[in-house]
Amino acid sequence: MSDYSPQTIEKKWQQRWTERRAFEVVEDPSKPKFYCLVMFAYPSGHAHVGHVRNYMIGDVVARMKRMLGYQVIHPFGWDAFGLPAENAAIQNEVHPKAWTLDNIAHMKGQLQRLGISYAWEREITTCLPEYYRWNQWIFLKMFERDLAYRRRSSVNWCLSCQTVLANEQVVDGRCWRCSSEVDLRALEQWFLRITSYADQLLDGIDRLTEWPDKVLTMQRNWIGRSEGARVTFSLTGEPALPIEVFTTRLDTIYGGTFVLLAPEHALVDKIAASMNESEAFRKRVRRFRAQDRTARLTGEIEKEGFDTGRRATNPFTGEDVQVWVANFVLGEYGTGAVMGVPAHDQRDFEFAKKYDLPIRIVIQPDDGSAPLAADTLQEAYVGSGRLVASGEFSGLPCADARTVMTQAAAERKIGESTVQYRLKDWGISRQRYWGTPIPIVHCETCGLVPVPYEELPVELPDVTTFSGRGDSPLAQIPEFVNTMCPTCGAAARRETDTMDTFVDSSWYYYRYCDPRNDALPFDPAAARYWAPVDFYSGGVEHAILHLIYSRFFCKVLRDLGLVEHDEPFTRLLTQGMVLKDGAVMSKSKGNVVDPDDMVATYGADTLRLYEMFVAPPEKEIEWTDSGLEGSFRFLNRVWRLVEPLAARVRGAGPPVDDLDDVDRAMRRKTHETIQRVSSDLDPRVHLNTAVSALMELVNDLYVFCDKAGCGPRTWQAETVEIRPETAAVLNEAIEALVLLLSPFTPHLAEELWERLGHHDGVEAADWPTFDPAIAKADTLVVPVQVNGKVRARLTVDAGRSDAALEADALADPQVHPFITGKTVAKVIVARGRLVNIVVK
RNA sequence: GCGAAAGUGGCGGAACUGGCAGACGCGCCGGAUUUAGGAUCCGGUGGCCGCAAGGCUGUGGGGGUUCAAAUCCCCCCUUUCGCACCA
Repeated sequence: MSDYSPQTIEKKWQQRWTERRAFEVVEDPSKPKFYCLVMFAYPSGHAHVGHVRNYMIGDVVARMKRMLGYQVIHPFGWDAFGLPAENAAIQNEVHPKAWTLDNIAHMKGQLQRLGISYAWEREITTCLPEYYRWNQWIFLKMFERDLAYRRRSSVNWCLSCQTVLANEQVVDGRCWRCSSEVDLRALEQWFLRITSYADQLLDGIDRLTEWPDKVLTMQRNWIGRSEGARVTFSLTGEPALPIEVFTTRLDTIYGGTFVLLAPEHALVDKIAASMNESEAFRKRVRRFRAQDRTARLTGEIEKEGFDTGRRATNPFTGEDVQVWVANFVLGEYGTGAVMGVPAHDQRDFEFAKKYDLPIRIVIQPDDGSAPLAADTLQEAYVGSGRLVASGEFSGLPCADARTVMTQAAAERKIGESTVQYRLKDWGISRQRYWGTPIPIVHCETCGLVPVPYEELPVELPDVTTFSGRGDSPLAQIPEFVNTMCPTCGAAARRETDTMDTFVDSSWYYYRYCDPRNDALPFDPAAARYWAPVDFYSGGVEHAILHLIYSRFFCKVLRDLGLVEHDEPFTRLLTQGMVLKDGAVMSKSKGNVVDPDDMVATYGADTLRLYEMFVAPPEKEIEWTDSGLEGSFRFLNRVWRLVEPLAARVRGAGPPVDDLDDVDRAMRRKTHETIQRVSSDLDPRVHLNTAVSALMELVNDLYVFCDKAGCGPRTWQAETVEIRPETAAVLNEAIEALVLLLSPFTPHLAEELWERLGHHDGVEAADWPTFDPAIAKADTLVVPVQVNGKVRARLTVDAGRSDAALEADALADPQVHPFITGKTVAKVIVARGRLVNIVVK
């Protein structure tokens, strides 16, 4: 008997898989397809055991689906543009491209040593012109449809990364990648009009039934749709300008006793300009504008305001109300101005109390509670009821009033119904080098001119020195910047910003379907076969970054006629992180575990099994060396059992029907295990319980072999003769074990499968099937309870009737003391599983 | 503050539509084998009482529904995550 030597067999099978092109696939309309995808990797240098957990989860799913007869596409690639490469270039004087490609080579080796079954021939790398060319192509299509546009606006600026960030990339006022502070800057920038898909993105959420609720909630919150109305107040005096406000409570407008402007509101400057002595006023405005942005956004600052001295007419009451500037009104939401209804909005109530502004009740609750009075009001009444003191609308219920009053506003041309979103257009300009050049030329006469499609890609020039500071590095390269206008031929300048790398990742899963296409991003026919992605696994940190951008791109590509579905990812699994010493693994914390070290010591199969077994995939896991050793022990146990037996039982043929009790019990366990593992893996992905079922099977096989005299613990087991009936049972059990184990530990499974006499590769084998009749136990142990407490156990035939069970239970000697002298009130027999005797 | 998820042995975790709580693994204890250690194999392992048979108790805390609750309902505590002046 040989020892289990993962180093030898893993190398052997990885080589065979490559030679056989075992995981490469083409479209095959005769078979059902399955698209299994894991989020592609940023090539940071080294993958750690936390990163690869996700790849191993995907691999279990892909390998199982393959064995179930699906045409499985399971690709991998590299999210290869981005700042770390550029920062590394600045620090180490390596070119970002060299740095990135070296990292990719290293990490690819790491993944290959883990035996992940990727279709490597479909590998994509986003920093290569053959990929980012299609970013440019899609961008131009969007530009044509006015989905990509340029505008000057206030944008998030990361002080450390020295570039603009999209709203989604700012977390609690800080940069999502480097956690440094983010400022607001007014810059001219490129945006993608994701807001024109806001409703589709929101409505689509209801159809994403196989996504975690948590992610859907986050997306709903992020889109932040609210229905309401815009109404126009008008400033009295000179200049007589309109003030548009957005409200979701038009029904309360008769209680609108003041108007609040955000410090950033354009009117604030105009009012200042119309003043004689404006300096004190401007100073107060500047103070508000300078207040910490995060604190303003999160409401952590004190609500303050000041009177502009101007008045505006409430279009419904005709009354003139005060106009104030308030620091809690957000310039970037709605119209940047709100009506103050202190009786029915808590913020306005506090503001009115502080500055002694009038409070007028216009809604009275209709739930029978006491009527509200302005002078005794302790807090705003935000509930529903009926309108009072609201002119012709008095008496209407709130909800009806909103409809009627919106109509009235529209007729009188003082307002209209609108839907407001929290979602903003996606700012994609980045003032950095290592990204996709935006394919636009600035011409003095023609304006913004798209680079013609036939001139794509606009390649990144080869920059050799990186300062890392200042404006876009591309702007420093005259050969790149200076060009001719494609329309008029005059001298013109190229756009020097590059695209956000989230553009690259918004559609890469389609490129895998047809990765070498040089006429289109991908052939629509290929996408029709493979897409949408059936199973997508990755970190929850992308809940409202990559996952919302991708949904947006999917809809755009659908409208461009490239795909036919509405949602890109049918099922989403958000995998838990791997912690060490209670913290997420990271280079800076110095707590990373390198998979290569684990592979060298225990083998890839042990690492894979451990990470799949220790917790459900969605949960985070705490790395423990002893747990890893447990998995190694189990695989050795499998080896010691199967390896010496393989040659002796192979080809034994199917077990006969007429088995003795011991053989039949073993066979039952085999079929039950197939059933359990199959249902644990699909559709649920309960990988940990699937593994535990396999451990039970192995435990039972040890006992079984011991009885048969051929087990690992038997002295001179090799010379003991195995009965043919038993050999057949063993062969069936061992083959099932190897097949069921193969998605988890493919190398070990391949080796044993070969030793069992199969030469086509375990990945090409059929997933084992079970016979429910065999899997079913023929005797059951039925607990008997008296008043809910277990007092005895009955061993009975599986088919025993409920009536017979009741009689057995009442006659049982162990039950007897608990029922004698008492009245049996009721006996419940729960579907042959349990008997409960109720006594008084 | 609002919302969601979770809370089960020393630890990671099982338990399908309410029906034997603690599968499986780690750790620990005991035994076999061994010169010894390691490895391996076998057995035990929620707590309390008991030599034992057995009994009592037990899924964050408290109440409730039910013949029966880790599971359903109400209140509270803790943790994690998300949202957070969005008018």
